Amino acid sequence: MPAGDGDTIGNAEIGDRRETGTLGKLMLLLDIVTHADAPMRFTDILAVAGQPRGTLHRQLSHLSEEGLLEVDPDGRYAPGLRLLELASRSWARNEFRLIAEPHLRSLQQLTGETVHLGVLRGTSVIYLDKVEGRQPVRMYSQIGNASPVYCTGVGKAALSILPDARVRALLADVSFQRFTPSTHTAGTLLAELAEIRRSGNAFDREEHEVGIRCVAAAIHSEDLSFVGGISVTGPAYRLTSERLDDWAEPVRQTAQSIMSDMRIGLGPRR
Amino acid sequence: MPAGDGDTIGNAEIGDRRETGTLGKLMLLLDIVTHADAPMRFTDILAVAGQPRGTLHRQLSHLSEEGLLEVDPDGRYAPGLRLLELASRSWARNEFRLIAEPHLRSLQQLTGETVHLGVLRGTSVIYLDKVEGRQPVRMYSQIGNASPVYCTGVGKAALSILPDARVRALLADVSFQRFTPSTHTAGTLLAELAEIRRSGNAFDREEHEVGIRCVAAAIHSEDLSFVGGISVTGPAYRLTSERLDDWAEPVRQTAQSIMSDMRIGLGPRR
DNA sequence: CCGATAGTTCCATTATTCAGAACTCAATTT
DNA sequence: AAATTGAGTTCTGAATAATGGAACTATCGG
Repeated sequence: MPAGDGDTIGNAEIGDRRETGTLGKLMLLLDIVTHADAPMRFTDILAVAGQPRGTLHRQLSHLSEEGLLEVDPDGRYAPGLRLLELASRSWARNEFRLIAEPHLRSLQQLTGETVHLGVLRGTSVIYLDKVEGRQPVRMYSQIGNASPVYCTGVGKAALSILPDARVRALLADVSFQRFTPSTHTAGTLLAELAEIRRSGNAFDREEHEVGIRCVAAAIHSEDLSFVGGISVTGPAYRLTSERLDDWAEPVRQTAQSIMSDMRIGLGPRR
Repeated sequence: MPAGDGDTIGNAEIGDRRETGTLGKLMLLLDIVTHADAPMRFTDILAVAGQPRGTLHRQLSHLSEEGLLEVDPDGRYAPGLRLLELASRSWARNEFRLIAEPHLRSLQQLTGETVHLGVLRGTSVIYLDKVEGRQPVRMYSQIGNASPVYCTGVGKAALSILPDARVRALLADVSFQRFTPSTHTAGTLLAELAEIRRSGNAFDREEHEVGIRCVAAAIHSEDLSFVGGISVTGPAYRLTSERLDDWAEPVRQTAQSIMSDMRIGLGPRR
């Protein structure tokens, strides 16, 4: 039995054969290796990749030569540093992040809790930035992380601004996993989205992780090419219901400010 | 004139034609787009990529479809979120980082300054981790950043443990850029490496950035498949010469501890 | 020393990619 | 409004690189 949970790999990735030729096959390999929780040996990859040995060997060689994978002396494959390098540049220059950053900071100042910026991608939320309080910061701890839409404040806020048809289409591809007793199912989620639309705030009351709550609001471009949100997150004992309610307004306000900056920064074409 | 400084792109990347077929060409495009300081239009990329239009169009489509690039409504290409996602997973599971982390923390505690973990890749140092002090200072993602070998503590420490022939070969590919009055040139660097080898510590006295100093020590696996270092970095007014000397020993010690953990964690094959 | 497991190289076949041109669409110019 | 330019997209036979099967070479355990 190979290392890594080979079948948790690509909830959405696997199955839909993309039209990306050679690249698609290589990306699948990258996904396999980055999802594994330990470096994989050639044979381990062979077992899940569904490619002939010769082919796989060449593909892995190319990926390694480009630094996307790293081969240790025992011939085990791990994700390569080139990925970090590319991501670091892409993060540092991300327009949305740059625009949102000062606003996230002031929201952090106001609340004293951790503030997140996330964006909807496919059926996941990807965190683009994070501003923490005083504690020593674990940098990538959250940034770049893909989390489920249906049980995160940012995810639900993002869904709330999509037209109903698109929400349904999107949720069809999601397998609802029960993380805590309060985690949503397909049915309860749709009901809550209506509520979020009205109030302008999404809450996560220990739906993803026990003991963690948050209040969020959506951020989106007019044409919905960008759909995401921001949230204030913290431990349940500090984020009481009253607290969450108190912060609902400032979170909405901050989201508004970011959106208006986005229109200035990105709106006027060129 | 296209956006971005198209010729600063790949000091080391451009020129050496790698044997990675299709992948190599696609990676070149990724490099172009991630290095640009603003999203690039099709034509901008066309100008620097040296590919026929039809070809380039398909390549960019594939990259976008895979989420490695993102196309905004105006048809401009920016690095995609998929990169963050891949990097985040790869970072979270990186063996060296995981092993080093607790040691970096205690070194940070001891010194109160920022501690870095970096690794040598080609002619650059890539930062793998960073532990900061209490300041609400930006966690400004140093992580994943590629910095020159010849003017960073970690870089010089790393070079110091390589055999002289390899150092020379490596430096041949480096174009020494003068960042500050103290930045090394090819000649002075080799001399310093000898000194570093003896003492076990590398220093950066405002060679990369005015006002920033650091003391570093090398970390490497026995077979040199991993070559990097750690450093304590801070503002010159706090990191006086005496301070740097005081911390030289603990930095060496920490490097030692990490190396011995690496042997336990990675040494016994399988 | 043998058999087995793991990884690598080879090469005819086949599928992708290539390069150039033709085409569409929108914004400018005349 | 018609013509022109610029930007991006689609199409096609020809060129190239990827494929898959098999043969080859370690390396390991007994």
